[in-house]
Amino acid sequence: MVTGRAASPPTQASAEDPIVFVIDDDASVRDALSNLFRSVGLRTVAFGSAHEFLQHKPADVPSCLILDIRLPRLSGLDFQAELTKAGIHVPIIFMTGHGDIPMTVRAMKAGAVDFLTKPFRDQDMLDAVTTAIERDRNRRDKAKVLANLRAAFASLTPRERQVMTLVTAGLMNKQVAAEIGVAEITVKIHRGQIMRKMAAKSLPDLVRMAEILGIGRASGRAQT
Amino acid sequence: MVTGRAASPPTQASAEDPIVFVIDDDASVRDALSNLFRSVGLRTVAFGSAHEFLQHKPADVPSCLILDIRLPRLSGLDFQAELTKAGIHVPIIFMTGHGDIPMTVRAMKAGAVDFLTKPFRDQDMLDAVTTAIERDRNRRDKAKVLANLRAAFASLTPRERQVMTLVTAGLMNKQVAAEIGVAEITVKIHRGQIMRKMAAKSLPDLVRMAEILGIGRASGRAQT
DNA sequence: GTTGCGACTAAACCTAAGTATGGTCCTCCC
DNA sequence: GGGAGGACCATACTTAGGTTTAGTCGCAAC
Repeated sequence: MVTGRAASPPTQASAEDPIVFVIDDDASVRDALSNLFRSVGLRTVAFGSAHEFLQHKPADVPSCLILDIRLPRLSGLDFQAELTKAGIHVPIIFMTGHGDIPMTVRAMKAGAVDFLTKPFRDQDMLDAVTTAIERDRNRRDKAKVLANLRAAFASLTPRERQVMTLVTAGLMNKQVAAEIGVAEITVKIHRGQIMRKMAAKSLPDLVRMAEILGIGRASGRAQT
Repeated sequence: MVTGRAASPPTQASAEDPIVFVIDDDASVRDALSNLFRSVGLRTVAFGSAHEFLQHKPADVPSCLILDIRLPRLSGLDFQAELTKAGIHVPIIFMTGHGDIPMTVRAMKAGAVDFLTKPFRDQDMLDAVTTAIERDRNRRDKAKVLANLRAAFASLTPRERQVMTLVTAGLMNKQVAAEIGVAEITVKIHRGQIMRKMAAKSLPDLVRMAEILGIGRASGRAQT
């Protein structure tokens, strides 16, 4: 396992610096890539197999994965599927010496960032990594927001969740009250509680949260 | 140019039936594909060149395009780029006899649905077409909604657009009034007008429209 | 030169939303 | 058996949202 970092300014590795993971059974490839990434100031961690990568604790920073299609035990494509199934959505850049088109299509369909044929130009790899990191940064930001919203939504009581659904669907308090069979004042109280628990500053704010949470489409009951 | 359709029930071509466009300079390929699609009840229109396709009036139904990478004058890849640049976003399925991986990657990155190597199995082509049509149906639905919203938004006066931005951002009438330097009653009047013109049934409704229109992010002024 | 429209405002009025305060009823848990 | 918490409701009150009517001002098109 090789770890590299830019030496130019003696900065210590920040928690927000992205990491590039490399998996290849050929040590010379690992070293070459590590050197390449180090030369542009990217933290790099290399592994000889998919198994080793999985042992490593998942990094909590934007990252991407450079993978050879032909891995020792598991094929790169299958590994990609495994990761997806396991809910690990790190962007993947494939390398291959003798890949074919169906492989490429499968990888790209499954969300790969790029598929480089060896030998490739350093710049192509760096471009792909830049894209991949940016994509991961985006994905992580969205996931963070979503997780926070889900936690807040989970802190609501069942009744509050129901009221939130109806209110964000555009119903007036009295309509919500009629719908669920309670007094209007009760809806108002629930509503105030919802705004506090969700930390919504305004109704539009709450509506946007509901949108992100996908409320009123698949869950609960559909309103007309 | 070959046009086919399922003969089983003597149904006439409905405006909502999807169309498969085929572009290939080899007549036998065109015929084979037309027969294949006709056998499953898909309307098909085939062309010998990209130029002929462009002469044809764009169909106003869900559709997709089957394209050979190696086209007479223009390469399939370049043609894909042309279409994208021209704002034509029909899903493309590529076929190739001797394609390579960089071509495949480029096509997939540019949004191609699939990239089939000849000879391919009929079922693979049909699956790709199904996916492509479904994707186009989705895209068209979204585009339609967006176009309607944009038209409604364009019917607003500049002031109304400004008020809509601030209101959907969560500001109260009095805050909007202070922000733009008018009386609160004026904001209320604008607001009522906005609801009518946008055909919004409720504030949450209007907020969702603003979200789709991307209001409050890139356009106008950013609120704090 | 007047007609139309966008922007603005006031007064009067009504409905909707939101916030206490205070209290009942029930259930689950220690 | 005594909390704790969820759901419910009433009264009273304040603020926010929204309409109608009626009118001023400026500008551009006919």
